[in-house]
Amino acid sequence: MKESAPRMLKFKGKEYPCCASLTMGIIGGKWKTVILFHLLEGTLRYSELRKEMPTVTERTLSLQLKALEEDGLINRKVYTSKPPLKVEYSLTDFGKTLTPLIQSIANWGDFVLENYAD
Amino acid sequence: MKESAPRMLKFKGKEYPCCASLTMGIIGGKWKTVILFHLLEGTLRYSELRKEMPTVTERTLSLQLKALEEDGLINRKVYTSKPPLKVEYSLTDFGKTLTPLIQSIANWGDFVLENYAD
DNA sequence: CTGTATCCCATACGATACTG
DNA sequence: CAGTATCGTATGGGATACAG
Repeated sequence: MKESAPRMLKFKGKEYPCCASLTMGIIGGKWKTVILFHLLEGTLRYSELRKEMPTVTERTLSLQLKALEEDGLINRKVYTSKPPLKVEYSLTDFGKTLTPLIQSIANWGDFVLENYAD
Repeated sequence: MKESAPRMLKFKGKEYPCCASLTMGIIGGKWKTVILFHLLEGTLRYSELRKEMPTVTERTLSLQLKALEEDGLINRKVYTSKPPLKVEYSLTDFGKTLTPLIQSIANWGDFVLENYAD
C-alpha cells in the first residue's frame, strides 16, 4: 500500500492527475482534434476525411477513429454489407459537447498564425 | 519535388496540417496543459509546481518547462546565483492568451467527470 | 471503398542517481 | 533548491502491402 497516493481522477479506466489532463487524455495526440474539427461541420465518409487530412496514414486514421468511437465521441455507421463499403462518421451527443472547445482550439491556432508568425 | 504537397501551416519550425493541430503541437502532450493550468493563478516556484503535480518526474517537468519557455509561453526567473536556488515560473503575455482555452479544457474535464462518470 | 497486417522508428515519458 | 545525466520502456505514428 502506497503512502499518501495523490488523488487521481478516473475515466474510462485511465487515471489523470488533473481535470485538464483528463481532457487531453481524451482529445490529445496528433490527430484526434483534427478529426473532430472536420466533423464539426457534419457527417463525413472515411474517404472524405482522408481528403481533408492528406498527410495522415490509413493506419493512423483508422486507429484514431476507433479510439474516438470507443470514447463515445463519434458514431460509425455502415451503409453497405458488401464492398464497396460506405461508412460515415459523425459526432455523438457527447462528442458535440466538445464543439466550443474544438473551435477554441482551432481559433487559438489561427490567432497564433496571425499575430505571432515567424 | 513532390507533387501536390498539401498546404502546411508553419510555426516555430514545425509544420501542421490544420490550425487545430498547431495548437495541439504547442500545448499537447501529457503535462503541458497541467503546468499551464497551475500557472493560471500566478507565479509558482519549481518546488511549488512539483507539489501541485506529485506524479510527474523531475526530468519530465524540467523538459516540459523548457519547451514551454522556448515556445514563449512561460517566463523563467532566477533569484539567486548560488544554491539554494530560487526559480519562479510565470505566464508570458503570449502565454496569457491561452487562459480562456486552458480554462475551457479544464472545465470540459470537470464536465465529463460530473456527467459521464463510469 | 474501407479498412488490417506487418514492420519499424522516433519520441515521450518514467526511474534513479547525481550536481551546482 | 533546482535541476542533469543516464538508462530503459512504452506509445504513437509512418510506410507499405494486402483483404473484405
